[in-house]
Amino acid sequence: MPKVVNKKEKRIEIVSAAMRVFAKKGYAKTKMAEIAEEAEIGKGTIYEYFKDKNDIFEQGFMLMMDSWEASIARKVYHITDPVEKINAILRSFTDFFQGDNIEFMDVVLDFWAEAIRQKDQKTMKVINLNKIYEQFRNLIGSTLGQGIKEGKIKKVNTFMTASLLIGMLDGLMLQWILDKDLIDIKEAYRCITEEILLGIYV
Amino acid sequence: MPKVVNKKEKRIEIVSAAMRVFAKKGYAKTKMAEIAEEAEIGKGTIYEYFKDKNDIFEQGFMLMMDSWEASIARKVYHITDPVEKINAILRSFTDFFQGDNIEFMDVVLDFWAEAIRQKDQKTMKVINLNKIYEQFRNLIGSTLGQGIKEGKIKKVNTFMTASLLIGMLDGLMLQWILDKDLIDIKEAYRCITEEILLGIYV
Amino acid sequence: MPKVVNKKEKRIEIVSAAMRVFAKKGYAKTKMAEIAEEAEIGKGTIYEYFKDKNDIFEQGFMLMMDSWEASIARKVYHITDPVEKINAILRSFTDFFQGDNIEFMDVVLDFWAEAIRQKDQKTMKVINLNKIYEQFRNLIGSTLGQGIKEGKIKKVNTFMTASLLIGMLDGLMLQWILDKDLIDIKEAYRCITEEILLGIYV
Amino acid sequence: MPKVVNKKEKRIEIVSAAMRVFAKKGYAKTKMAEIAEEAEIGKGTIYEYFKDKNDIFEQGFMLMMDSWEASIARKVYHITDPVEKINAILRSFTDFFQGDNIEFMDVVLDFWAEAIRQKDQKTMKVINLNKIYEQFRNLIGSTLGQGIKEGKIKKVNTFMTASLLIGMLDGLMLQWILDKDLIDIKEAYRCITEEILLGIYV
DNA sequence: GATGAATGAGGATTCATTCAT
DNA sequence: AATGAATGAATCCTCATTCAT
Repeated sequence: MPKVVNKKEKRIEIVSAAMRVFAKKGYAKTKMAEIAEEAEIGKGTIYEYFKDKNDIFEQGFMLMMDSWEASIARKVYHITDPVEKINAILRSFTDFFQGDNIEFMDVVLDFWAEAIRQKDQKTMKVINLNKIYEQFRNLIGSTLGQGIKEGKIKKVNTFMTASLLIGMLDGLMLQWILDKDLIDIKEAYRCITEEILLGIYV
Repeated sequence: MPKVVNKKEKRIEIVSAAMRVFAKKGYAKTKMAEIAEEAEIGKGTIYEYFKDKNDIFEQGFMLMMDSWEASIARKVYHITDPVEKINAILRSFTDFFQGDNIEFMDVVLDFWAEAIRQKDQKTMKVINLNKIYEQFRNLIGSTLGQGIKEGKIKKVNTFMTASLLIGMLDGLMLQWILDKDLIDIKEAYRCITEEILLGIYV
Repeated sequence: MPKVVNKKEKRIEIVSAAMRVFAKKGYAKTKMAEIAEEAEIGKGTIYEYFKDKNDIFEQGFMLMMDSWEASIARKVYHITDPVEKINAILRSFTDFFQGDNIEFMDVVLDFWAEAIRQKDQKTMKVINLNKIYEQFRNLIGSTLGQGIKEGKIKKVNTFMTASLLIGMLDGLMLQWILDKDLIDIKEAYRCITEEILLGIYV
Repeated sequence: MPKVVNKKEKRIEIVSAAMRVFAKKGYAKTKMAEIAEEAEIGKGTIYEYFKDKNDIFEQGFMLMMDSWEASIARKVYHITDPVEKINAILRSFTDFFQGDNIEFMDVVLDFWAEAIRQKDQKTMKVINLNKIYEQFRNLIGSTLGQGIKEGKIKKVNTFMTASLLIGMLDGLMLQWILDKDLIDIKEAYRCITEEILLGIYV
């Protein structure tokens, strides 16, 4: 009987290796041979687990996003106070791109660039950034709405404020990727919650 | 007697054509032949004006950035009141990606993705995102600092606040690119200046 | 202005080169690089004239078949006597695979094998052997019918006899391809017309 | 105590499975994995019984040819009357490609195409079409010769007539493979023996 | 200056074959 | 004996770039 392998685990190993190379070289410039080398397997083996190069990319994206969303949901779903919940969400974001995912963050831009390009394509795309943003906007937006109802937050445009908060974190991440020493993520969190957000609190 | 051509003008025409294709297909998937077709010239002609494909990309980037920076500088250099100046800067940003540059914005992500990948490379790079961010951070940061000195702005971390403001605009742009109907840029400007920023005003 | 080439002529040159290699190696084992070398052009140049390897194959098939059919039609359409017409058709066949097409005949088997494989495929195929056989069967069959009407030929099954005559030539070709010295095509023609066919003459 | 396997039987099972796939896809486009699947065994198991892909092909060819020749020899060796013997040979041919071998006939072309390609190669080839044709030519040729001697057949060129008869059957088979409903093999046999061959009979 | 025909380096992908289990 | 996971040689095709006209 042939070697028994945990297909799912090996798939994840390959995706991880691929993401590391994508981060260094960018998706387009990454060669299958490099992914294979990084994963310490043969070129051909990749095709036992993935249809093609793009398949690795998409599965990597999904893996990261699922992990992200799950991580945030896990941390905030039980919080009832809106202000605290907003803070927890922001904290989850900032925590996320510091933790085990540091090496993945460099690839995010590639995902984004690719996702943006696919935004108008008819075919149901695995990478659907808009849907992801929608979820985050809804989470933050409804929390803001609740805060307004409870009189803890000013009557702001909840949709736009949610968009701006998400944008702020995305944009911050961008600068952080460029120079990880320049941007202090912890201080950023403090600055947002203790300075910027005061504007919307009653 | 050779045909008289305005080299500079034609160069810009080609860059513009290239940016249009980059926006649709992404840099890596754009073929020189497609740029030539879009510019209504022969493939070979491109090489009379540019060293290679990357050269077009870089010149496009610089063109866009120069235009952006100039546009912002032009609009704000004479403003003395810090709060007004901040508003004007923000206004310049939001104006910019609505104007004639709409078709270029889609390609910004490519620039970013590429720039981020080149961030650690030794070779002097034309595309130096960090330098660009630094300029904007300095402009906003020093304005904030002046506001603090004048007692119009709370004693916030000026560097981080500047970074966060820039990030907010970048991130907003990202969402706007994905769905231009969903994000109302004018409302975003209002929301930032009249709601969010109240948090930092005295 | 760039080099002016006769696209059509060059296409035929490449097809010819390809057929020569196909004849030697077989379609499947022929590498694009070998075709390029035989045609004394670069690999990439082939793709300026053909979509892919199969495209060369199909165009070669059509070219040969068109030339074949035209050559036969040209030689027999004006003949009114049925017996003479049958002879002329047979003669055209035997002449054909001796003339300039000698080098192509080795490829015919590949065409056939491929055509047979595609016989059940839904997609309208360029290579449609049945249609080709039908034309030859009709030509010979109707001539036989005319001969019967004129009392010059026995009341044979015209369709089957036509099929058998065509088959005889195909099968002869097969043996001739295997050993060109063993099979004397001229003698074969004589043997068919002066010995075998006497069976069907009144 | 290892599993007892009838090596020979399993070999034939695999060859049969392979032939079925060859018939559908052609030799070159048939994957070992497909043969394994058709034979309901593992890919690796094939290599317990065959050296490589080509080995299966050759063994399939030999199997078919041996069966063919044996079948013909068995049916005709005892017949003494030359005309009857010719008829019996023809009958054996037409019977053969209707019987259990229907599914194998589609692959014959591949054998032929491959055999033709190997015709000039120095290496002793298992697939030697010329030798096979020679046997059939000799069988039919000598029978014709005997018929001439016995005054039952005209003084035809026996070698060529044999070649033409074999060719007729080959060519007929080709058309039959393309459209099995169009060509009625029984009628073909009748047409050859009762109409065409009259030409050579005294 | 302008062009597009020609090129070939480069890279994704396939698949026969091996071999550890 | 049987297997299928792993492999990498082999090959098609792409496309940036060159250069003769």
